[in-house]
Amino acid sequence: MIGDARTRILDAAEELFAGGGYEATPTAVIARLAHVPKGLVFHYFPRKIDVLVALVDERTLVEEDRDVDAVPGDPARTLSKLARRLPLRASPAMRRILFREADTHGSVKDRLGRLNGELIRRARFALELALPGARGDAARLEVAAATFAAVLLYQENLCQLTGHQIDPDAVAELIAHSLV
Amino acid sequence: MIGDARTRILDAAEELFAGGGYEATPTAVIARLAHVPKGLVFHYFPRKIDVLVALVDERTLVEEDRDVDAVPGDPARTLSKLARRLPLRASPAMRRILFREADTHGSVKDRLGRLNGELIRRARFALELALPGARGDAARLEVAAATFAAVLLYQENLCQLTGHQIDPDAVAELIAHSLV
Amino acid sequence: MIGDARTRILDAAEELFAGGGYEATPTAVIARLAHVPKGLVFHYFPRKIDVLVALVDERTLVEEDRDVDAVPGDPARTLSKLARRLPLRASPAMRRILFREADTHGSVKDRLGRLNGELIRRARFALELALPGARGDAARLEVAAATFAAVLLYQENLCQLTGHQIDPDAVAELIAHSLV
Amino acid sequence: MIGDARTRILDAAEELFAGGGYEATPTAVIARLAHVPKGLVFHYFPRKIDVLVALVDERTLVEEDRDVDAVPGDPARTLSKLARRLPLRASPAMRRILFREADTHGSVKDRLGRLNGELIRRARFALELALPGARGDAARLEVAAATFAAVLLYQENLCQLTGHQIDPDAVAELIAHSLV
DNA sequence: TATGAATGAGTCTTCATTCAT
DNA sequence: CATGAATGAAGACTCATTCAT
Repeated sequence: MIGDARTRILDAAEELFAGGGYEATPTAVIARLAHVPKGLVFHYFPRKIDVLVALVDERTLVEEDRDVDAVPGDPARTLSKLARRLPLRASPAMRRILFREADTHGSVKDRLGRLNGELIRRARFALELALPGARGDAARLEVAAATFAAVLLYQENLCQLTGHQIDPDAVAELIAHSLV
Repeated sequence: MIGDARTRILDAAEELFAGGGYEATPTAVIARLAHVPKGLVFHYFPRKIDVLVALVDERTLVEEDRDVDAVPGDPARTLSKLARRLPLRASPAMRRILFREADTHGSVKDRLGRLNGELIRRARFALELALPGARGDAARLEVAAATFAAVLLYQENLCQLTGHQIDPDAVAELIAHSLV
Repeated sequence: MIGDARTRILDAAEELFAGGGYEATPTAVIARLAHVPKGLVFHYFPRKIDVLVALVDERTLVEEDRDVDAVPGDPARTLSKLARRLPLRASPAMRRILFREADTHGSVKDRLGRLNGELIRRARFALELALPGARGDAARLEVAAATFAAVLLYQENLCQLTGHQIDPDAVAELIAHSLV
Repeated sequence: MIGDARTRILDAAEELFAGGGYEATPTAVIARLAHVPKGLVFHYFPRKIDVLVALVDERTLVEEDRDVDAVPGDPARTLSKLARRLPLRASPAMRRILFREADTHGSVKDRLGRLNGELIRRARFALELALPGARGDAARLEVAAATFAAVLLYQENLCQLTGHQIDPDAVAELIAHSLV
């Protein structure tokens, strides 16, 4: 029993939502795993959905203000670094929840949308820095950024469903090659 | 009231599963929308999950045997054609269900995995045809194919969640450019 | 176990609502007394309040179309007859419910309002018949009718709360005396 | 925030009980409206019902000792004065509570019974004063008093439910007329 | 094949009340 | 006195599934 009751409830919910999904997880099971009485869950989270919302609010963070770490002249390595350092502060369980429950509540979908937007923004900015002389071809950079973001999200989500892996470094290489 | 009872049940379920999701759709509501008595649903589909399985079995088809339509010497147009003609025979509602309920039952996930595999296979094959002299770089082709497949699936699924569109033609162009 | 399940549920609810009140009666207790499983109550009455509404709809009737039975020249006996034959078809239990749960749902309040209106209408009409020569003093008749109706409702309701009885015959006499 | 905590709790309860009823008012809501922590409610009133009892005890007073203000020779005006000055010291909200919650607790019912008794007593006494030569007909006076009391209580309670108003002055006139 | 009443386990949620601080 | 976290029994309501007809 680590942490206070509220934290333990969120810990339990994170584990259970990631495992069986939000709908399939009764509040009673959350309470049991958290070692708190059932009523206490509703003391902190009046509705079951509030647990999910709190998880997303408090345990995922899309980093939107940080600078991008580009390697001038080397777009491939620049993208690779991006892939290795997603602007998403969240445990693997929370990442799972973020994708799995995007339909469950608007706040989850919002967070996912922001992650996607931030991914694209960073990829584009990183490419601009890496290719300072990429004169004018903004549209092409945009497509490259969106493609890379799509691949990264695919890795995070669909990949688990389809069973196919993609190596982001290889994709980075590919995209870089297309921009020279 | 179109079709026999079984068909109407599947029609109703397709609409409801796509709209509110499998878990959130009671069998009673399926029966009501299908204009059949509740008991009849269980006559045709002993378990609720059987409705979903039947939908996926009967109303989605991953075309795995067809030839690929490549444009020799023009990988961009080749991929574009692929994007325009996904090897998935399914209504928009069924596509939605396929992605949304991938966690619900193994058969859905399987179907999705096969779609992904087929997408990659086709993209790679199409690229091989389009670039007959692809200088041995099979790995690169593989990455290009996987990337394109990821973008297409992203279009089908995540795109709705994140609100960002990608133009497959532009991605085709980008990938083609990286292969020359 | 008399009657079908739906009837038994209403029988049980009538008894329990009259005894302990609507709020204090759990649906589970209704089911137990009716010898039906809990779920069946909700099969027939999706919400608990629907049980009350059905009771009022089906088991109370304010007779609004019947003729009034007046004794010409004898307003006292005319009112007495009215008191003996309230235009309300309802068991004693339903009468209790009607007054007790007037705040619980609009349909109960409506029914009560109609009873009151019908009582006044009848009393006035009966007095008009009993006193054919009551020249012009319509206002006085109206007050007499309303007063008598108030006493009758008081008998039905407040009387149980306050513990004081009023003899309607004596009130009839009093009112009659005031009209000559 | 007016008054001390206990007073604020009672203020809040008065408002809420009159509005939604005792059963439908959680103690937590009382506490919130009173701007006191939930525990404090139970510090002052160990059981929820004690709040209602305290309200009735402290905020309703049936004046049982006062003299009656009769107009000799004019029973109509005597009753009118009575109607204008009910022997009940209580806010409109408390009056509502008194009738609405008469079933909830014995002390409320008692208070209501005493109000009714006092009303009858006063009406009878006032009529005796107004009609000093009332020719022995004590029974008739009693009926007149009870009728008037019934109308007054009807005004206070049922009237809100049925939507019909009665003018007490007109009833006073009617009753007076029946006594001469 | 068709029907809808019947079943009961399970779910979310409420809330009076307690109690350590 | 004051506080709000803690408790758990109980309530309304859901729903997949069964089954007699």
